[in-house]
Amino acid sequence: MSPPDSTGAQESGTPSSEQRVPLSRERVLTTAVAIADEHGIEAVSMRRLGHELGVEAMSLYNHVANKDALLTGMVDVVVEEMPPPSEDPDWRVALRTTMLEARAVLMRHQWAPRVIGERSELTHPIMLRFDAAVGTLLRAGFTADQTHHALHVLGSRILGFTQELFNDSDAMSDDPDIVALMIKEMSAAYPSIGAMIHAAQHDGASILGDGCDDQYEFELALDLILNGLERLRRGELHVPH
Amino acid sequence: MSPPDSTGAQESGTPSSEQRVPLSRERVLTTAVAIADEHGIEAVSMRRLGHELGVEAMSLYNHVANKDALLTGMVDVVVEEMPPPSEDPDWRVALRTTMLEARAVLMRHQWAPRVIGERSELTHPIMLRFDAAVGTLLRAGFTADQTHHALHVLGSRILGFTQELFNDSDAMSDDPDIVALMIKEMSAAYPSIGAMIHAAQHDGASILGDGCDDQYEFELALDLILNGLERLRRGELHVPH
DNA sequence: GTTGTAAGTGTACGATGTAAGTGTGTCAAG
DNA sequence: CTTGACACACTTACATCGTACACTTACAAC
Repeated sequence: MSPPDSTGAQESGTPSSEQRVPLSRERVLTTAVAIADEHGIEAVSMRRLGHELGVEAMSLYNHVANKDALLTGMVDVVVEEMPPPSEDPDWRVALRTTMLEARAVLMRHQWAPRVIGERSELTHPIMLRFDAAVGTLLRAGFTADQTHHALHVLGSRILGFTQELFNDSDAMSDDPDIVALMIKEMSAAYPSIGAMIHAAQHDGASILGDGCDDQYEFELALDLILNGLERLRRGELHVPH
Repeated sequence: MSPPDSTGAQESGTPSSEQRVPLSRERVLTTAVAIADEHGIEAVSMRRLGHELGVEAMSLYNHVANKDALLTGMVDVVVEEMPPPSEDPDWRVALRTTMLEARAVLMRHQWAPRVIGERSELTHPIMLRFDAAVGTLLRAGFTADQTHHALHVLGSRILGFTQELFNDSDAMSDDPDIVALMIKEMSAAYPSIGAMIHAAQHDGASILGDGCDDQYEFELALDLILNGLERLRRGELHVPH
């Protein structure tokens, strides 16, 4: 994969008189991904990326057209990290595992969903995954129209993520007193949400903070949607109005 | 709502010797929204916003903490444009109309979904809409747990939008020859997607470009999900594995 | 050798967000 | 009326960003 690299990396800063490891589009992209993974996407600037590679910022432009291309390239690196789409004969199982495996990859690159969402460039690696999903659906007996609808329903889940409105669980406290206070304040401002939390606590389930299992929620939502699609395929879907 | 304003607006540039209209947080936010509506969110810079208000950039900081606060303020302006949540006795109808009305507002502010998605700050106006949805679900007989799950399934739809991966229909051409060529190229690279498009054309339905009715897709996906939630409520939801 | 090309460097520019300090108008207390 | 305070607009200045452009260097082909 990587070039000869006789000396082993000489990454950040250390100029060393050894012959330098030549730059390459791949090396540029993967280090950019590494920076984003470790320090967040906003830490990825051309200067910093250059520095990390022991090179001036402008040198990067020999391998990447501009910052925008860098970002889409980074997304492609992530997408290509995902295992190839499942070919399970059961279409629901196939889609389910494909999306969960995609999600697992995105967990290692938390910046990726946001970057994908902001720009929605349909690069080749992304299109390949859509194509695989379409193939699975058609083979399962969905009509072309139904398949198209299914894509819209699944949306970004096909790439393994969803618009996460509640993220990072708002720095939930460990102290039960503080939690109780927060719930009290919450209930005052938002009575229904308060009622929900209160009832959930009675049932032993927690909804806030680490009590909210994102993985489980993702899977449940996915299954609910896949079941709905199955009914769509069978022509059983009835909608109000 | 607005201050005395004896003279009528004297917005962009024209200094005029008249007494100036005083700035206010509200005026700052609404003009920022106007700029974003007309020229895109990236056109909203502090300098430009100031210019549009006949004021220096730094003056804005008397009414807005920083650019970040400006953006969340803009989102709040948009969210508060949405009609109050429906109170229809049928929970599905209530949620459906609420979300469609929210969506209608977002259509006028196409930048808003992206801004909301990028930052996910749960401001008061946003929380109010979540609270209303929770209330609707609890009143409909959902358990606290189910309600919580429902929130995750609905996701950003509660605010009227979804992660749109295919946007702006990739500048679809009118020329049928060009369309045919594009389909051919598409089919070569992505056989399943090609098959889908081909089959859909036979059925008279178009999938590409303006043939793809985003409004219809949004509604269909919404109904599919609402139906799935109804089955969840009834305990009828069976998932594979 | 010469020469052409690909790749890294250096400098510079315009745009951005915003820190810090300087007026200046309005208004209440004396 | 004077005076002080305060809110608010202005001015200047800086760091950081992406990147245009001109240059040097390294090396392969002839």
